[in-house]
Amino acid sequence: MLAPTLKRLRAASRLTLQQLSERSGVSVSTLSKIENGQLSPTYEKIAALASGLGVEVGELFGQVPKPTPLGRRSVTRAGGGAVHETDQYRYEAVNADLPGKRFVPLVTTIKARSIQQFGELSRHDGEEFIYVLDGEVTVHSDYYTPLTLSKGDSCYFDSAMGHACISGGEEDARVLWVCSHSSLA
Amino acid sequence: MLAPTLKRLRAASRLTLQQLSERSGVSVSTLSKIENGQLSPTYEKIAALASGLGVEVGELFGQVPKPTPLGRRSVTRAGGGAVHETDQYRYEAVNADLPGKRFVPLVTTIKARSIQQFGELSRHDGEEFIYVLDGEVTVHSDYYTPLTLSKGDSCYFDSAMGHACISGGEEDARVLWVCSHSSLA
DNA sequence: TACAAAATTTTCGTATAAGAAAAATTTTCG
DNA sequence: CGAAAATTTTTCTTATACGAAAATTTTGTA
Repeated sequence: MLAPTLKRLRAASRLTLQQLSERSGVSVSTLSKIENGQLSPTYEKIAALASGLGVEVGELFGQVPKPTPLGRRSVTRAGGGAVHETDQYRYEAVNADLPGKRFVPLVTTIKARSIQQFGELSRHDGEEFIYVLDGEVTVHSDYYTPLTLSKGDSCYFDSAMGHACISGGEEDARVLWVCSHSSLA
Repeated sequence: MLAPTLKRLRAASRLTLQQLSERSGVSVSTLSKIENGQLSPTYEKIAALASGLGVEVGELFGQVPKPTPLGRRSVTRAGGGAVHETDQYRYEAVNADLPGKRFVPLVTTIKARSIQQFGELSRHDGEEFIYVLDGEVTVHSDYYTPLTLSKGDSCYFDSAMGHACISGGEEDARVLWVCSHSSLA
C-alpha cells in the first residue's frame, strides 16, 4: 500500500506535489498517480522519492522507522530491582518496569568462583558493558586471555564472543552490567 | 545499482533464477533483465523480491543490514578514561577506543549545584540510564518533579525529554551514565 | 569430446510507467 | 462572493516493464 503511505509522508512534511517533485526529481503527474494508486513506480522513482522525502526506503514499504516512545522514565532505588538468579549470577534488573529499552542495565552479583562452573561460554547477539562496583572480577572470553577487573574498572565487548565472569576476591563481586538488545526488530 | 546487489544476494542464497522466481512470484525473464540492468522493477516486484530473498527492502537499495563487528573488546581501568569537561559535568568516557558502540558508558562527576546553571535542559535522541556511584543526585526533567537519587539508585529515561542532573550532597556526586546512540545511522 | 539437462538470456506482444501540458479543482485574498 | 493563484488530476504520447516461449549458454556426466 504505497499510495496512503506516500500521502501520509508528504502531508507530514507539508510539501505540495510540486515541491516534492522538485526535491525528488519525479514529475508532478507521476506523483499524483502514485498517490492515487494508479501507478506502480519503478526502482529509480522509489529511491528518488525516499530521498526527496528524507526517509529510508523501508518506510515506503510499510516498515516502521523507529518506535521511540517519548518522555518515559523509570526509577529504581538501591536494592529495589527485580531479582533473577542463576547458578553463576544474581541479577537485579533495575528499571525493569520500562519495556522496550535500547539497552538493559543489571546490577549483578557474580557468584561463580571458577570457570568450570560454566559449561559453554555465553554467546548471543549484541554488546555488553561491565563496570565493577565492588570486589574483583575475572572476565573469560574467546580470543582473549582472562582479564581481571577491580573496582571502578570497566570492559565493553561484543556478546557474540563467548564470555563468562567469575568473582576473584574473598567475597562475591558486584558489577553494573549493561546489555544492548539484539540487533533485529 | 540494483543489478549487482540482486546478483550478490541471489548468489548468497544459492538460488537459481527459476527458484527465486518461484519464491518471489517474479518471472525468470524479468529477473534476468533486472540482474543485467536492462529493466527497473516496479514497487510490487521490488517488494516481492525482498520477500523472496528474505531480506529487508532497504538491502536492495544498498543499505547495509547490520554492521556488527565480531569479537571486539575494550578495557578501561578505574580513572583511565578520556576526560571531557563542561561547566556542569566532568565526563570520563570509558572504553572510548571502541568506535561505533551501541551505547556509550560515561563515568560522570556532576559539578552543577543548581538548576540555574543549566540554561535549557538537554534534549536529544536516544535513551539514558544513570546509576549513582557516590553522593546524591537530583534529576530535573520535563513532565516530572525533581527526583533525588542516592548511592545505588538508578533511573532510565528518554533523552528527548529535557533533562539535567545536579549534585545534592556535600561533595560532587559520581554516576555511571549510559547513553544509547541516536536512532538513525 | 559429445550430449543432455539445467540455467540464463533474448525475442516479442501486451500492459503499464513516465512526463508535458491541458483541464479540473481547491485555496487565497480583495 | 468572485477572480487569481495554487494545487491536483486527467489526457495523451513515448518509453519501458512484464511474462511466455524460443534461443542460447553453461554445467554435469559418460
